[in-house]
Amino acid sequence: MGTDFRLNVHRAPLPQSNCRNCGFATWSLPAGLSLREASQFNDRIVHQRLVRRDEYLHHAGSVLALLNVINSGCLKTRITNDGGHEQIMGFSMPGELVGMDAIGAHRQLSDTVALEDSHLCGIAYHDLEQLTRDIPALQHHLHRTMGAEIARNYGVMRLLGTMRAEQRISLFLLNLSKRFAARGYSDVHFSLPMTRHEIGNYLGLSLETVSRVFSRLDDIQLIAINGRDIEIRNLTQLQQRISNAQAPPLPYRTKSGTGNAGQGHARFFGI
Amino acid sequence: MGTDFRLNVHRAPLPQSNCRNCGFATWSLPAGLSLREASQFNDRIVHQRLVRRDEYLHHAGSVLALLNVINSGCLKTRITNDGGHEQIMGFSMPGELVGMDAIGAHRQLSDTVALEDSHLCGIAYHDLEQLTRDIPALQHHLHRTMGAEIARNYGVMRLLGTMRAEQRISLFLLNLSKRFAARGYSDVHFSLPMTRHEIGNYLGLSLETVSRVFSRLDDIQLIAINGRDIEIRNLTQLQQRISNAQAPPLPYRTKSGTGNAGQGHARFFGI
DNA sequence: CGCCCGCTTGAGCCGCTTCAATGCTCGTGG
DNA sequence: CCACGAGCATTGAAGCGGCTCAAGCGGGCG
Repeated sequence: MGTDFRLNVHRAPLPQSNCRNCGFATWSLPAGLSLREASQFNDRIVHQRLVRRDEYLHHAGSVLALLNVINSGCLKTRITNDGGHEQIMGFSMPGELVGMDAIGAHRQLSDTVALEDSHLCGIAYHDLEQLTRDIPALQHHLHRTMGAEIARNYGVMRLLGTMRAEQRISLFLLNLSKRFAARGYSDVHFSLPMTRHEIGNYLGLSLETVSRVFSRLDDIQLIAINGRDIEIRNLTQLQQRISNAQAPPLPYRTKSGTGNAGQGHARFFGI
Repeated sequence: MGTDFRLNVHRAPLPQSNCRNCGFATWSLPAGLSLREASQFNDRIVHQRLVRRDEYLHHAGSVLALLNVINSGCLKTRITNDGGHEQIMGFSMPGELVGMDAIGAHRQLSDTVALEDSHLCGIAYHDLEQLTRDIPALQHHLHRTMGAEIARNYGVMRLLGTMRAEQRISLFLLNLSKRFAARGYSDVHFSLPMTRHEIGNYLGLSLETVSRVFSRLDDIQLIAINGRDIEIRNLTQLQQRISNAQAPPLPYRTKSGTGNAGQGHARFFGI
């Protein structure tokens, strides 16, 4: 129970550098760099920084210095407005690039905070820009990464703009599932690195709604949840629920149960 | 209506350069290119394509060929999910780059449709990538532009995640105001290029809510609106309303008016 | 002219938030 | 060792903000 991201041991100790499991190795893998290029790239990387739980990787407003990649751990990216109201823009996992929101104005737009002790590697943005000029494959990959971030944003915007609470949460869970799977972990059984409050904030919902939807999804056997520990018991049905905009929303458990979820075979079994 | 893919006639034999008001000139201005670089860049630009109202610049799923810049007109970028439900991701105005969402996967994520007859110039993404290697200032500027898009996305996510209807619409109007001003038009008097339905879709609201909020903002003299024609009568107060999360929502006009907007000096003058 | 589309406005409803109470777990210190 | 408090999670009850459904209006265009 609790957070138990472990050090990433699923990646082979590539002879990439002195830094074992350097997240940049993962990140740059799809770029297909030559050995020479990889070493050139590697020379500029600042290896291993530890950011402890609740500590900041950087604050909103700070000047863009390094782009970071996560080696292990998990971070959240968050914006706080004048009124002190927060909005979490995303959660980052190992192998993902952090800090791209600063590229536009050369200042961080957002606070980035570790959800658990996290190791990162960094590269000076200036260096990276220079490298990309010498290494077309790297340039292309950086563009792809930034493009992918834009694509991710579009997904969140669609989620926030059109989806009901249940769909948002189902989509969120499936997204986590995929990302865990991509890192060699189980796609159906994992531990949530963030609180209900953080999930709700990210999804534009109150923490109570998150909790309630989890409970309902548990009731209808799509998931089994216990605190942070979650098991997805029916991936495909969970997926189906996302596009089902017309599907009646989950019946919240009330004194007098008011019918089932309308999915036919997905109904209450308990009281 | 219906699909109206047209032949790609944008490589029309228009005079390849000396395109008056080429949007790329505007776009690349901040890059500070030398004359030589500017001409090098200009050589690759495909000048002048016309996209008529309701026609597509490109469809979701199509392969990334050109990045476009708007010379004149206005476009919307939109995603349609499996269920046929749409979400507008943004509106684009002259001088803005269109199509960056395709850079991640080399396919357009979104449909891009003209709100009015629009002229565009394009550059093959491949060419642009190549150019940026030779022209550091251009590379830097492309990165900035993509970073700015990410920043814009964050703004929309915050809007959709945390703001009330009135705040969303106020922010939307102020955003339009700034963009018109930046193009030499009045920042307080302009014509909305899109329908209520499109505004609502973009902001995660129903068209009725958009219409109602417009009416209420009109009632309290912050704006004067008549169809698409809008005048902002108090920019600063409109701005203040955005951060005021606690401000009671607009009192919808009902048979028995139920008090004022709580802003103190922003109250009804009518019945 | 008549139709369709965009816009406004009303009325009622519902999904989610808010407020509130309770339980659980874990870390800290007596 | 256990008492205690803080933070997280669950659940209930009530209210409300925005959606849906519905009707009517005006203007542009075939």
